Amino acid sequence: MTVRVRFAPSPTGNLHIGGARTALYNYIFAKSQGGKYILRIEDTDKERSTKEFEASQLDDMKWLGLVHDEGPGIGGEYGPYHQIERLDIYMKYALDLVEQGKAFYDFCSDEDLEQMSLKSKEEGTPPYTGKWKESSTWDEAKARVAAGEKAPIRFLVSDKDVSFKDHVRGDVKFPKGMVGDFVIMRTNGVPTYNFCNVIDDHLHKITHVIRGEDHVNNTLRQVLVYEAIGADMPEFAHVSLLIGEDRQKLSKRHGATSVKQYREQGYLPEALVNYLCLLGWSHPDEKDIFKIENLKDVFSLSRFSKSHAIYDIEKLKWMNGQHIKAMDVDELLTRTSPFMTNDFYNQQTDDWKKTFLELYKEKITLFPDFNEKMDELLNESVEMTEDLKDILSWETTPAIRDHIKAELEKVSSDYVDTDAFSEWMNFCKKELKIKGKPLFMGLRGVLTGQNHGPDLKVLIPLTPVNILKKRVASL
RNA sequence: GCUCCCAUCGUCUAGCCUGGCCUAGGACACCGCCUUUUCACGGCGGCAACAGGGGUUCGAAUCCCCUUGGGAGUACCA
Repeated sequence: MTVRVRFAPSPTGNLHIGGARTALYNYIFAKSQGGKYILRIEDTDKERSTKEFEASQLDDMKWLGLVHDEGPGIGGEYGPYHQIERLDIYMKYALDLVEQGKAFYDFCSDEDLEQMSLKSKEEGTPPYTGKWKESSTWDEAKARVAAGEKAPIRFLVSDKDVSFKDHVRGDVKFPKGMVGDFVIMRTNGVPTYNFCNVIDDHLHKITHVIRGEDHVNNTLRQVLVYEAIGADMPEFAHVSLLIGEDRQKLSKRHGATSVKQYREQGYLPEALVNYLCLLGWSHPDEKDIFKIENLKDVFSLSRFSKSHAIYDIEKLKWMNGQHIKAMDVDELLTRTSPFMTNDFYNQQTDDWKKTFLELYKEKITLFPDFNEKMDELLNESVEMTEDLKDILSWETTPAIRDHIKAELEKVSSDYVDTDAFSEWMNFCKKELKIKGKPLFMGLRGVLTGQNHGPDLKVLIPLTPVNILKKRVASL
């Protein structure tokens, strides 16, 4: 049997990193099993769902490289893949359950329901105790519906223990009587999550349901629905949740929680996905930097962690840096271009850009950091720091400065070429008899006003001569 | 409240199922040293954990129970 998994987001917001992680696990599992990864849009919450959010989530998933095999924009033999377009299917199943006496119309008022839930909490009575669950009322109920009255359909929960197997948690058991007769079809004819989710997973021939631990309790209800419609159950894997540093559910106050924010900040999708993957799952060889496409042969549902993971972006930043360092220049050139805001940079030749990117890629963690490095490179004025004063006070420095100043005046092109700069250094060594730290630090201080930075032999030929002149002049 | 789930360094985790190889391994962060003109990278080293208490056993991070702590659910949201 072919493995078929799905990610089923609600388009009620931007793609959350928690959702992205769930999508990722489904995606990798499908790939590792030679199966299919299906995307289904659960848009039954008409008030909160929007096409904009849907498009945004789709776009973010594409950015992450989590492209589905079936679903919106692609199609497939089990469509449609929007729940809002499948309403008649759910209604048919619901009506069927009503006919079989496994579900019933409920005419209780809101006040009745409120009292029931109050009583349930205080006295431990079942959550739903309305009379409409009694089969003796069903003829009347059906007659009222036939006469045009509207009513939600509730699932008649059987009074028995329920259990299911979970790849992460083992056997999960629920004692009987814990769940009330829940609504499966709202008054407006739209199904609720626990119902349509099951119908779709069944119809979409989903073999493995990988989702967040927050759905464990829902699975109880869903198991009942599977049984009622006579469907085979998929295998489950409820993955632990992501929480914030304060051990609370991840929310806005924990900083960036949507994929879009990371994308805008310049994080690499492969780094984000690498990090997210390792939050609750471990590589059998304890590898920490990898591309998810290389996980096909090693991914397994048995390596999920049962406990919650605290989301901490320090390691993500490190990973992002690692992925940048591993990138070759040509890729670096094309992929950084959307982030480079510096006009000067954008006017340079590709060779110049490549040299610049190579020079600084070891030092940054995020692409936009290159812009700050550009600012440093183009900084005309010299800030008189204590360190710089120190360098300038060395007895060797004035000679270096005078020589550099004179040489700079002779340069007619926009840049000093590498050979020329080497000659300057050689002159300082041979004629001025300066070498080692006084030479390099002296040069750096005079030419950049800094006491540290990247390799001078690359940096100086990259810096416009007029800027070098201004710096030297301001000393 | 009730139900379900979880518990190894500050953080992500390996080990747990199939007790001894664990004086508990790796990674991030932090500290030190080496390399380097400097910074970064890299290399080497250090700091740092089996929540607590009972069992079972010759032996427990690993199995069982309790306590404590944390999370999730408890909607005509998903």
